[in-house]
Formats: sequence, C-alpha cells, structure tokens
Amino acid sequence: MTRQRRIIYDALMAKRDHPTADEVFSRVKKTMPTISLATVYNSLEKLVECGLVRQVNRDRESTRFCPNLKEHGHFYCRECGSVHDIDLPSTRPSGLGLSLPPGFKVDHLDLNLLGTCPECGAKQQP
Amino acid sequence: MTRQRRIIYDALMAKRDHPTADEVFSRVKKTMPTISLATVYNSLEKLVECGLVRQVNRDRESTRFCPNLKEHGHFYCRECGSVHDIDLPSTRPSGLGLSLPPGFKVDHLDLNLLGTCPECGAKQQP
DNA sequence: AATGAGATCAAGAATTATTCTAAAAAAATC
DNA sequence: GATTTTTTTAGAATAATTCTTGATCTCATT
Ligand SMILES: [Mn+2]
Ligand SMILES: [Mn+2]
Ligand SMILES: [Zn+2]
Ligand SMILES: [Zn+2]
Repeated sequence: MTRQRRIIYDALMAKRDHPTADEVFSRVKKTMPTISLATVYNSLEKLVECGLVRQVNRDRESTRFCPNLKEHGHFYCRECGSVHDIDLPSTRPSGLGLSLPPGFKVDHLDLNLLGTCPECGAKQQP
Repeated sequence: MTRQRRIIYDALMAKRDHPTADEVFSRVKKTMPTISLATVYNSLEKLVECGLVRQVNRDRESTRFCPNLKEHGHFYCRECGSVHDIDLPSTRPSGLGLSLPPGFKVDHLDLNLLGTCPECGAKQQP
C-alpha cells in the first residue's frame, strides 16, 4: 500500500458509485494534484489483483471500479447513468433458476440489468 | 440487404459460434476477397440495427456477434474459449429469483457465465 | 442506353480506453 | 549512507472501433 494506492482506495470507498478510471483520476487529483492517470490505472490494477476492488464492465464502455467484495450484479439506469449493486440469490452457483445443459461447470457469473432506477422512475410518473 | 450484408449474415448463420468482427472478416473474405473490414463493421452494425443479429460482450474483449434472436445468456469456456447460448428462465423480466429493491424497472438483462464446457470437462477427468 | 439521385462501399485517418516503455523518484534493504 | 527494488510518471504505443470522404453501385426516369 503506497500513498497513491491508499488515496485511490479511499476515493472508491468514499462514494461507492462505480467510477471509471478517469473519474477516479479527477477525484483523486483534488487530494493529490500531481498524480498521473497512469498511476491511477496501475494502482487500480494492483487493488484488483489484491482483491480489494472489482472491475465492472458493461458492453464496451470504460471499465468501472467497485469496492463491494460481496458477489453481486449491477443495475444500470438508462436515464441518469447511475450504477447500483444488486444482490444475487444465495442459491448459486448456477442458481437463479437457470437450467444449464448437463456438463457445464460454472465458476463465475456476471449479471447486468438495464432499466430505470427508483429516482428516475419517480420523476417520470409522480 | 446488399450482397455483402447477405454474405456476412450467411456466415453468421452457417457457424453460430459468436465470431468477432475480425473473424467474420476472415470467413467472408473466402467468398468475397475484396471486402473490407470497414464494410464488415458497417454491415454488422446495420444487421444489429435491423434486429437480425445481436452483439455480445464480455468484459472488454472484442464484441462478438450472434444471430440467435431469442433472449438468452452466454457461457464462456475458460479452456477452449467457446461461447454457448444459455436459455433464460421464462419468469422474466427480473425473474431469475432476483430480489430487486422496490422501484427498479428492468427492461433488459445481460448474463454471462464463465467456467468449463462439457467437452473440456470430459478431457480433464475421463 | 444514358442520366442522375441516393445509398453503400472501401481506404485510410481519427478516436478512445488502455497498456507499455523508460527514466526519475521513493522506499526498502544492506 | 550506498545499493537494490519498487513505484511513479510522462509520453509513446496499441487495439478495437468509428469517422471521413471519394468511388462505386442501384435503380427509377428519361
Ligand atoms: Mn458493484
Ligand atoms: Mn448467443
Ligand atoms: Zn436513474
Ligand atoms: Zn471448452
């Protein structure tokens, strides 16, 4: 844990909203104006390697980072772009009521939901 | 439907294995050696736009293309890299035994499973 | 058959997120 | 305190994809 890695990790924990590397860079520059984007990428990679942070991808958008270590899926709001953690049912591995053909062994699962978040839903039909 | 779009679509239907744009390019060059990669990208985009083909993404790998229009998830084999279609339970939208917090309206769902496919599983423990 | 409008194709440049390179700075070890 | 190792940094490189633009095709109309 170096100073920059700590600051980056703290930035993720402070506002657990799944920022991109670039957003992390912007936030961290406030505390450490000299930090470079390369360091943000390097440090995030190290944090992922150590299992303190997880990468989250949707389609081909920039990778986002999440400090929630519990296995979970993600909900993306089409209106406001917010990303929310979604609990997975404990009946894994395949769980989820999936009927996998025989012979498939699943060791990891990525789930992304798209739609409208509660805030944006409330704005539209009050 | 132009000649190149037809050939590209046929290539996808012939071997429904989720090729990347570059793989489609290689295959299609056999029938039409003068076609360009740009045209493959343009045509795939058009086919997606018309709803004849779907894009499939995993993490930040190259986009793959799938002519299976039924809503479905994907299984990726870590050993051989193959991609298989996985039926989703009919109890959608949120279905899948997910307990979504109230207010979230889901209109689309992406599911990727990682693990070992039946062929690779058989090779390892016969 | 020639014309012309509009769509499509194709070559290469541009873009974007990310990774790599190499040198400077910092930290750890002797 | 000198030496070795690790980390940071700026900038170049990369890879997938998109954009730009002129050439080519399509096809209804003369
Ligand atoms: Mn998360
Ligand atoms: Mn598929
Ligand atoms: Zn929202
Ligand atoms: Zn396999």
